[in-house]
Amino acid sequence: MQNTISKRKISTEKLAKIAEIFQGLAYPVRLQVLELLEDGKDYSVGDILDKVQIEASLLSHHLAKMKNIGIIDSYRQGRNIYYRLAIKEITKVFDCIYSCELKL
Amino acid sequence: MQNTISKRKISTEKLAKIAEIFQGLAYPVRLQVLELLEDGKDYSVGDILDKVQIEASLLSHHLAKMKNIGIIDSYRQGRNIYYRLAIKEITKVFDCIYSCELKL
DNA sequence: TGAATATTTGAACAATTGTAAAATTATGTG
DNA sequence: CACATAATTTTACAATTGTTCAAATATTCA
Repeated sequence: MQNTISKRKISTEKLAKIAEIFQGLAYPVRLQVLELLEDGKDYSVGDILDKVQIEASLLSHHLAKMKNIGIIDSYRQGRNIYYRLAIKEITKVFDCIYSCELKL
Repeated sequence: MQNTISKRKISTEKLAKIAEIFQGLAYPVRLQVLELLEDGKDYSVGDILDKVQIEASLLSHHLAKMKNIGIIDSYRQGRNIYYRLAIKEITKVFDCIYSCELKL
């Protein structure tokens, strides 16, 4: 196991998928949503709106994008639609960013 | 130190900065460039071009964007311009993504 | 000086994202 | 059950960002 030079050679498809995930996370409001969802609970759009300062319509677009990418997931219950994390591992990325955030 | 509920409450500015970094990483070709640069060495645009399959001009735009964000850094030597990592910690994010990539 | 090499810049077109208003789905009430 | 209200999404257009291609800049070498 060599240390200094770690040529990973990630496949083209993986790189595309990873880039897509990053794209999916690349907005402050989406990070806020993930901060909320990472406790594993489900939150309605209204719940989320209480935490973030943006218009309902724009939030809906952001949620739809994250859902398409596969980061989150949703279901309807009554007149509410609930969202939850679809990729649990995503919080690891977040942990990582958080642990080195002071240097950013 | 509570475990199940980890409300980090990252500041708005940090969230913006993190989102910007993610945005800076959200392209397959940029990830390829980072894969190359993470050994800590400096690479000329020509060196990078040998590794990635895109047009010089487009690569230049991508490099400029990453440089503006502060992810990479450059200097000229003769007719070449060399790029290198500006945020060493960025490879941690990459490590993290890599370690959980199988599940993505 | 001028040809060749390395890289960036700028402008035009394409794609993506944001905004605001209208549409959809579900519930509750007289 | 028709209607008002609430929750969320959809649509259409404006604004921003990415891509391509041609031209420009900087450096070296003959």
